[in-house]
Amino acid sequence: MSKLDKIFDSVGKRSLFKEKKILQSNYSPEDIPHRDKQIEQVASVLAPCLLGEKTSNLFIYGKTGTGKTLSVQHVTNELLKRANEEKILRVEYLNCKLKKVADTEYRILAELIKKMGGSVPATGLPTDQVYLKFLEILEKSDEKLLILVLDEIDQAVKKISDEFLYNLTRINSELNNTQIIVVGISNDLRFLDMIDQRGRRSLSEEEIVFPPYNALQLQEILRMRSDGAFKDKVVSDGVIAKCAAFAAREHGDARRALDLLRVAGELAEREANPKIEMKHIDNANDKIERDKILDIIETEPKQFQLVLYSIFELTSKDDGGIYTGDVYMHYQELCKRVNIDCLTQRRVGDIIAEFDMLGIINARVISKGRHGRMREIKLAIPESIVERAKGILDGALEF
DNA sequence: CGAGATTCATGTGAAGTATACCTTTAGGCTTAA
DNA sequence: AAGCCTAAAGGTATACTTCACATGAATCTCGTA
Repeated sequence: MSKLDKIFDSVGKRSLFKEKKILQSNYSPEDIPHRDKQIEQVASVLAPCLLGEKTSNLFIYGKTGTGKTLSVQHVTNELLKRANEEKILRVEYLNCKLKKVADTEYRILAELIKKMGGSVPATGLPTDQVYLKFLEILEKSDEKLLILVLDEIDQAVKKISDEFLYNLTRINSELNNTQIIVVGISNDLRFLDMIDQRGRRSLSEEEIVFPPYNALQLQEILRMRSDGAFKDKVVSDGVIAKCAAFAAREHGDARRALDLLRVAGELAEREANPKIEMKHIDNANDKIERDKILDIIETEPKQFQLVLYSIFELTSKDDGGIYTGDVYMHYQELCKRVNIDCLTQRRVGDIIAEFDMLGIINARVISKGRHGRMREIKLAIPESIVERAKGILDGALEF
């Protein structure tokens, strides 16, 4: 038997998981604990769909990992089950945050059309043409109602404008056979302030707030899921408590807690440890954070990478705070070295703002009086990750 | 000494430009009756 | 004559640039105590 065979054979025996997918974030369990009230609310708002009536638009707030998406999916799935024979209902889910997929008005519509079975080119069409196409497809479809779930809608509105929401709700008046129900999901509780009166009136006819889970609730969730996901005696109570504590610190993010547990399991499995131990949780915490950031950095376009790289280098030199101007000068040198066209300072300023939004840096505008006004930039990621990130950028930029 | 004017370096908004891509249209070519 | 292909024309979204004005506290100015 070859070495590889041994490795392959041992995988099955050694595995700590029974059903790993239960811990994955897109898994939707039968029971959603501690969200009964919210689920009931969602359901009661959407229930008239079963009769083919257009219901109120729905607006859902809550921080990440508070079960918003899950609850909505749960309710819509049940609705679909009920409505199945009559084909009156259709549900489309779209995450507005996905870069390059759904972060502009045009792309959101294009993505919706694609999901409904049509196709639109990536560019070139006027936006109102795309609207028309969307209308057309809606009119052709058999279903009387379309429930449009727009996740992270605050991101979209921040980038586009609240016109978009208004347009969406206005579509209904131009439709004869079909009606749209918009379900907006927002992580930002201040989202309402951003949309104007007109959009507000038409969009948030109903609102539901999802509170964060507390540590006890998180524990219960983790316990339920881990029972199904892991084999017996892999996870101890202490481990679950620790996961919950970690996640509770992050404003009760259940998704985070589940990821933590899953990754910890993978780590333990990899070192052939039959139990998950405390250290695995710590390692998993690092790994998740690291992977998330590295993934962002890796997929960012070259110019963004260059800007980030110069921030890294300036930070490691550490001569007090670093400011937009410093970054831009350093960036220009880098451009020369790599032989890439330089962007203007205006644009680089915007790029820095985008990194701020992504949470990789903290940039706040300060005024140094006579010495002008600028952004003070600080890295928002731990030193260990910066080193890895620099490594990746070194490779990607081919110094 | 202190109120108000000045100043700096960039923030920020709006408008313009380049690029890549789309549809429409007209002309040229092929094909088949 | 009908059908098909191709290229040009006219149009758009997006990423970026250019232009112009806004900011806000350290610093300067100058009148006053």
